[in-house]
Amino acid sequence: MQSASVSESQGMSEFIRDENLTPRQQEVLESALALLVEGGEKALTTAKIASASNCSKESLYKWFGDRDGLISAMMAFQGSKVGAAVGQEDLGSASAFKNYLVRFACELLSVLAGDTSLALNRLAIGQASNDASPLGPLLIENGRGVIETKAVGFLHSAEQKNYLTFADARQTYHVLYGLIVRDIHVRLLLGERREFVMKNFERDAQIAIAQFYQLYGVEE
Amino acid sequence: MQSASVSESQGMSEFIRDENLTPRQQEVLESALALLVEGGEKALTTAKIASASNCSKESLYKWFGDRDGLISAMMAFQGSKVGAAVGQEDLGSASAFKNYLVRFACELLSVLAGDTSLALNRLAIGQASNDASPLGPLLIENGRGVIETKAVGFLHSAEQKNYLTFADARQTYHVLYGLIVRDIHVRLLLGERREFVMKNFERDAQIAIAQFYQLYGVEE
DNA sequence: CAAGAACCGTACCGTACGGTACTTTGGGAG
DNA sequence: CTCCCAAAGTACCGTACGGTACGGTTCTTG
Repeated sequence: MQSASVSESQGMSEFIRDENLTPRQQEVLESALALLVEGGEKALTTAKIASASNCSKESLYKWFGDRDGLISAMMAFQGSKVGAAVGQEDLGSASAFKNYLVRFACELLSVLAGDTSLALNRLAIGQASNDASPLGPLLIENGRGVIETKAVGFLHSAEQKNYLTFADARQTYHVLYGLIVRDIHVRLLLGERREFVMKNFERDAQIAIAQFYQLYGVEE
Repeated sequence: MQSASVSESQGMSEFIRDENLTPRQQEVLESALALLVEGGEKALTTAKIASASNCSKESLYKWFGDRDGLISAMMAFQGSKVGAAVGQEDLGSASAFKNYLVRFACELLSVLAGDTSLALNRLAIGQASNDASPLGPLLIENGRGVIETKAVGFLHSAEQKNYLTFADARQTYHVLYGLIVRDIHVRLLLGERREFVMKNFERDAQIAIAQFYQLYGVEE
């Protein structure tokens, strides 16, 4: 479903439909991601990618069309791994669900603070001024979208089980997101040290969920 | 104070101390900013800057050292204008203060969503992988820092006047920031359309402040 | 084994950019 | 008027990158 909406929504290049990636191509994308994490966009040259993955530039262009196509493929490839990262929700009881929310918060922070996530976000943001670039929407769809869809789902379920009370699940999720993430994401993107921004982030997650319940929890 | 801490903290290049900018140099920085807003980092070449501001490349290098020095000067220059942007607080009464908070929220969103702010943040984030780049810290100091300092100040005052109740003003400000900004900033940075992300942002600001009072307001 | 495809490694090409040098212009001081 | 200096404009240099072409090597297929 999600891959279909991606490939149809933005008229993605003719290369790399869905998951038709040979293992060799996945290797290349993996080492390209490592290269990006290591040295940023400046280090992501076709020559370096080819050299790092022991592959010829000609193959790169044959498989991915051009540099932008390769970057798009990197994003889609990384995005395909995100889905499984967020654990299964637990709606068994009110307290179990609250515990799950804390775990969700930690998981969300871990994902956002991950090296690969930060590198890809930096890349997409750096290109966002060019409004012909599909990277921003692609990242929103593959990263944010997957998590948001899932979260809206379990918020809705929790509301029906009377663990929470609110009108609009999507809007409520945005508040939850704000309470958890605050300005942490942007500061990490700007290069602030992880230890400095996120000291004791499990405690912060607990506080955020407590405040979330103060806003949307059912009385007593 | 803030300019002193900037020039001393990061060993900024020997050029452009404080505000020793001739009107001509300010013109150049202004048109460079316009160029950046228009076409992103890719459009910010020394040749284009020189051409757009009718100045020679040689003068650029004489005044700013190199391209990075010029970009740093752009950030400092823009940052020097931010201080006046946030209006004067009103602690006259509890309701007046609450109204001021709503105005503050709108102001904050307007600043973050401004073209120049977005362009500079994109530029700094794009370079943040290079951990020798001073742009991230510079932006944090000049933009975020100024607003945060001011906000922490008036939150502290409000707590002493018993309009609000909390333990740590800085921590409380971060919650306020999260409630107001949520993921709006990052989505704008990624290139999402302003009208799509921020439809009816005055109403959103009011909701955010209401929720903030639900968390930190004094009873009755 | 033979034929062909896929692919690696390298060399190559055009372009665009950062940075420098040089010539010309204009305005201010003596 | 003359000298001087700052700055504009232009030409130039080296480099690095995106993209292409080609010879050699491995792997598959009949």
